[in-house]
Amino acid sequence: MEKFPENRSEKRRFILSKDERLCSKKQIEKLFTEGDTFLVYPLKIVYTEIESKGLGPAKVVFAVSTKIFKKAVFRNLVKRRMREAYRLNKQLLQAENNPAPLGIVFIYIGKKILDFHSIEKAMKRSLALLRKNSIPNP
RNA sequence: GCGGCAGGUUGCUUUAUCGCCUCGAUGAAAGUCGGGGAGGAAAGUCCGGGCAACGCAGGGCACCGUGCUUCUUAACGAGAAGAACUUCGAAAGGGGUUAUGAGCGUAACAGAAAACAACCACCCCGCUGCAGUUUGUCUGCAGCAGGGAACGGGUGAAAAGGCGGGGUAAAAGCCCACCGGUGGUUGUGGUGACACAAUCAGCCGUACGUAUCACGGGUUGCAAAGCCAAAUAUAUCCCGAUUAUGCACCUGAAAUUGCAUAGCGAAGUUGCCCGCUUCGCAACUGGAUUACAUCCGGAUGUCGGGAGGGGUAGGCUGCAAGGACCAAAACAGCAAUGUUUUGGCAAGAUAAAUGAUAAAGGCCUCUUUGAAAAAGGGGUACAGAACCCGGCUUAUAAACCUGCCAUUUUU
RNA sequence: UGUCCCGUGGUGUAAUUGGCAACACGUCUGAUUUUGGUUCAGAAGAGUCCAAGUUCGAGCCUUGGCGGGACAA
Repeated sequence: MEKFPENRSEKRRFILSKDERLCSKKQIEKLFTEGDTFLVYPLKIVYTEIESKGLGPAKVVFAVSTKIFKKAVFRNLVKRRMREAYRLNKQLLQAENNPAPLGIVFIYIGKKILDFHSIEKAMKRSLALLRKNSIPNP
């Protein structure tokens, strides 16, 4: 039942404030035109390096298409689950000698609403892949 | 008890761990502490307002919307209480329609005909032919011409008031009785739509559209609108100023003023416009030349404002707590609602917060069992603020309250 | 968020003020051809996005849903 026994002392570890989210329309457009993509079902990830003075290792966007979920309630639910999954696992992305921050877009592609645990599993896998890809890339 | 009808209300709770947005206090900062954080529909965007920008003397036409009555309301196409007709239901009740009717248009197919009229059949008068014989101004049949009437004619969604009698050559509201419907007048009741009664009239169709009448509507919407920052290129058009050249006038030291010019046509370039390129013509000007012609060369702008085009996609105000606000009680009213008193008011994001995970409980339902208890399974909806209000419409697991109708049992 | 438009065979379009849902391409079958294409002949394939209403009768008129699209500092 004790999910985070060793991290309890470091409180800042699970914070995800507005500074770590990508809000500029310009930067998002740049990300979609220049970024690399890969797929970890049910997520599609688009990422690239960005210029930022932020604190965290990356700036993130969570996206769910209107074409997949018509109702706003279900879109919000999926986005909240994705955000929680990133918030609890973003330390996986924190490499030692990797100062250049990333801009990442997580796009939900699945046709059904999955529960939190399967989304978290996909998130962990995609974060590991992101770390592997970003280190050799200059 | 069971089934139904109408109206209204609520629409899961608690704990643990990790978080998100915002306001206040404190602090140099990191942070810490405290307060607050979705709905009855936040939805659809179908109506009506507030608010903002632009426009606007006033009026009319056009266009759009609404259309029984009275009332409510800031306003409405909304609501309340009613009226007439119609329809569904056994009932309680539910749904629909209703401004005007003078004129004009349409009513497929079928049918004689879709409302003017004509046709078939019917009846009358006249003429011609044939037949009959009680030999007559006769009867019957056929044809031609003229008239009568709209009673009959398999249809159709709809057929010219219904039924009976009189009447006639044959018929017909042509006339009469009863009934239905329309319109006028009078009386009674009602604020009114209208209802009831009496009397008179003429014999009377339907649906939709057009038309007419009354009332309302300026247009666009918070991505409105204003400010700051950042960024870009003024193609083209219009207006004003200025400049260059020439001429005229004035001055003769310099300045000033007025007029003209700063184009036109053809072809090509993506169908068109602009622009661009090429060619031709006209005109200004410098030089060569005695002069015309000719030859060589140059210029056909600049600035400001508007339209338009281009760039930016960041922040602040609008915008977050007092207004057509909500709740309760009293009074007025059948009711919608109004008045007074008392109490209460803090969601404010902007790639868009209001949560995620785990557990426990509540409620409903199914199975096991004779029943209860217990155990196990399933369900716990619709749905997420985006400038703000009033309605309407649509979606909604389950529960509760009030009134009424029908039925069964008991007293 | 606001404003506006559209929905007809597989695809693209018609349907005159309400009256038998039409055309082209495509598909299928047959003929021609050694075979395929071309060409010719024939056939199938919709009930007009859904549900109510008005009407004797709705693709068309009215209302409410559903789906798709466009525009805007």
